[in-house]
Amino acid sequence: MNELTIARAEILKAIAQPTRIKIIEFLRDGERCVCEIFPAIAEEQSNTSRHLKMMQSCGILARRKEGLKIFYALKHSEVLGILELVLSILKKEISGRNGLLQVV
Amino acid sequence: MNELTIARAEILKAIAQPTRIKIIEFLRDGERCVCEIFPAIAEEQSNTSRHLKMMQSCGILARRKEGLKIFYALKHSEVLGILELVLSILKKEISGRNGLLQVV
DNA sequence: CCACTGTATGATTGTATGCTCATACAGCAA
DNA sequence: TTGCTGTATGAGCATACAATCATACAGTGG
Repeated sequence: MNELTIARAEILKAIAQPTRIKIIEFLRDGERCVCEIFPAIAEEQSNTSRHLKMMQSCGILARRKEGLKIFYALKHSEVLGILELVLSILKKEISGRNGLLQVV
Repeated sequence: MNELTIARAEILKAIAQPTRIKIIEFLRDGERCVCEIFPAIAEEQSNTSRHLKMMQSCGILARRKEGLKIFYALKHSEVLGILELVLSILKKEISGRNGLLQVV
């Protein structure tokens, strides 16, 4: 199996999960502390921590320490671009299905 | 949990898998028959069939029947755009790590 | 030192995923 | 009809994932 293909799947998998998408959306406006992130997305601290670690080790999040607090931020704006493209697929799909519904 | 967030994760999950990425790449130039796809990506017929079905029910592949043969095609060019963005993340990550290596 | 806050991690559980093998099914041809 | 080709699917298995709870760890302040 092609290494590059596996690496691409890894990056995409790191985005393809609801909790992680919520994190990414919350980080859209810039760096945030863990203690801000998990209440904002309404997930447990431990669960949030694991997702953050996962995305950081995949290279899509940056991590910065400041005393007790840990700040995470998006490293690549492409991640937001990917979510945009997904949204536009969804929009087309939904309108396509509406079309079908009208026919039926 | 937000419905839209789950839907976005679903679409991304449908792409975030090596075998499915190979299929998508193979369909880049247009519609192909199953009997062309599975030898091209070097996977079993049954496995390929499942992945094709999965992507079709997610709405990212179109399916057309012609006699015995079934043809699949990409429905949204955004899918290729997503793969492009992932590639550019990977390129930046790899060069970043090379940079680190040079420092160390 | 101790207590406290913020973050990470071990253990566990239930569920989902990807693959393989065998088999079923659909459509054509003899 | 029978046989053949192309595709889909059921069963089983091994592995991966996400979530939770409890606990550990790091850093600060008293």
